[in-house]
Amino acid sequence: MAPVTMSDVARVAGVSVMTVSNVVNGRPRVSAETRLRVLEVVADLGYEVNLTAKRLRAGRTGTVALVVPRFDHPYFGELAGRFATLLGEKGLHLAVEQSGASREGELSAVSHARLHMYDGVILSVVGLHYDDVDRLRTDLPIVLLGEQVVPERFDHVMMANVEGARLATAHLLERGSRRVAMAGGTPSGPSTGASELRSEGWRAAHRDAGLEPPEDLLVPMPDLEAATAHRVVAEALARARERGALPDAVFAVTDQVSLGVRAALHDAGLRVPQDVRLIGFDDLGLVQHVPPGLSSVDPHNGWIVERATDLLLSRIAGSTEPPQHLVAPASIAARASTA
Amino acid sequence: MAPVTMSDVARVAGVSVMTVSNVVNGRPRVSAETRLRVLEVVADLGYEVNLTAKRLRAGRTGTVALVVPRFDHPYFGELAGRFATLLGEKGLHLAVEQSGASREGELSAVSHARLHMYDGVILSVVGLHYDDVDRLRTDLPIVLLGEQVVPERFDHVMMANVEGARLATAHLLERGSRRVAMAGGTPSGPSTGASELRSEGWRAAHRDAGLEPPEDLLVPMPDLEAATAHRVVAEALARARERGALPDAVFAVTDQVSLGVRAALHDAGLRVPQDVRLIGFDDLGLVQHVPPGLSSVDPHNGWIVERATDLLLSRIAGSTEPPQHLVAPASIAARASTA
DNA sequence: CTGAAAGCGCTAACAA
DNA sequence: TTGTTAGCGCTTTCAG
Repeated sequence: MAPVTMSDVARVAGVSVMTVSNVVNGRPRVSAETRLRVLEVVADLGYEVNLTAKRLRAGRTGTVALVVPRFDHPYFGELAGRFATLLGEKGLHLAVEQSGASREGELSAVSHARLHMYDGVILSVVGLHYDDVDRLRTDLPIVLLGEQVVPERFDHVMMANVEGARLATAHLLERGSRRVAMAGGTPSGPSTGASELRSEGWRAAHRDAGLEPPEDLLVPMPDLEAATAHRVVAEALARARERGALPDAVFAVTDQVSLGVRAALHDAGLRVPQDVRLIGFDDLGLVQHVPPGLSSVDPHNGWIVERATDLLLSRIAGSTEPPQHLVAPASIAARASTA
Repeated sequence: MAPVTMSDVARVAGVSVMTVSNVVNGRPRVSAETRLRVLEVVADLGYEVNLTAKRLRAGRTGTVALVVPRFDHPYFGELAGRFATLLGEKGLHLAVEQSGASREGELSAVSHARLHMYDGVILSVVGLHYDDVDRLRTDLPIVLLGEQVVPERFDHVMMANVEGARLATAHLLERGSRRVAMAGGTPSGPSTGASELRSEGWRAAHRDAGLEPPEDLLVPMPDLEAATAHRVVAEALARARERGALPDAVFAVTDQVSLGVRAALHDAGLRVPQDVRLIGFDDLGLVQHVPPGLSSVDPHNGWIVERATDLLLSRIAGSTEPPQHLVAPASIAARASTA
């Protein structure tokens, strides 16, 4: 039951460990017959390399981590899938880590010791404070993903939050909507997160159209879960209806929220798009299958993943270019919900 | 930029590496002043343990892997989130690995070398062949998740596939549906996967009700993606409509499929539940927000995760109990789609 | 083509 | 209380 090591193989095959190493790693200078004999013993004994030892020796782990706030959000699932595929093609291995909703979990996930296990880290900074990020070791290649304002010294790939939100809102206004609510929107303030930035885009689109942003149509939320959106929007609709001031369109800050909004509209007997148009943000694969087909802002995740991977790999390879701060393009995926 | 090691700290602090190790790991027998001096140097130099070395030495990694077929399926995201939380409470770290859709990817994910990095593995066997599983090393604690028939020697936690499907179908029949289609169902055959087992449950419910299972209402699918279900069911509905033989209910083999079915029904102008009742399987968090609220079989993921974690931890702790084969309870989460 | 020596960074065991 | 020795399993380097 004790693991079989190289020296076990070496002993049985009557060669040195080094020769076993050479055979196992397919290095050239080994005679065909020695190679054959070693491989036979390897198969016999069921030898397998000890990656930990290999890593200690190599000083590299061959693994990259993606740290996301939560495993159970489809957005991060899609992102992780893309990273895994791309990194796999480059011969690297992806481990996904959850930083958790709690601040504690986030700090532990980005703790130096844990990051030390990896050759590089792609870190989604949602929910991290500037100082937490600033405290990260700089001798480890790190690429930041997300919307926070982050220290200059890091490579950073972000979504076109303002522009995407502006496009979505303009899309609604162009189609004749005049009371465009924003689910998950926030009152004007310091632009720290996605909600704030996207709210800015919502305002910009109104101004572009010569309209005053209707701040009373911002519907803030404690979090961006579908269930929360469902509940909060249901309440907001009830109040609006009492006042006879229903919106004729909703821009949801994320597709998760859009889902909740869709449910609340359904419960309220409002048809999409006839009574209320609806558009979300993220273009999750599933929203096209939610009746009647939900429009969304496509944040070009493919682009984001490719750029982040390129940046990380070039850092791992030792690049000392000045840090890059990239913004992905955004476009509208128009579906029946905004027809 | 070269990483700071214990001996760096030791040299600067004027003590031995062992003392540094003792301080860093909070071991008792160190004088207060030595401890203080060492900690100061640690902070100064920005020393951090090298987990790889620690692991090589310890022979354990403190990390458990969850291997799932895909990152981008909400079901696995939910599962991973639960495991991460539970294992975190027990002081273990979870790394999630994607085995990929391809057989190649699956084999590489369960390759011995890769599993070697972990103290234990929770492996979702969807898509793996019996032989692949049988080839897994036995000197590593492994808990299998999923529906396959697997070698006896492994601990195995599975869903109540047959029973859950039977409950779902009975739920529809009880409400008066008489033409209950099964989206993603498969003709009778060897019960190897979830589709087959759930189709058996669908048959059992019919027989229990004294009905002949209407095999012509099985709608097979090449995969269980929402998009595939959307397309395949749309075609099936068109054909059924021509024949004047529409179903009055659909049991979808998974919630992903249920989503696609919902979309196809919508496109076909069929109302849920008035024209067609609909129920899925998995009880993903999001289905309650898909109009009109989709019923589903709750597979009790919490139970599954707890049992799997318990089994794994006791194996890691050295338990030599005979392997367990557990089946989770199942129940119906009834919502408006089957009202 | 093959092997011996050294050491990656850490800690258990023993010595002082 | 602190230090020394040895070695986890592997690979780089250099010698044969």
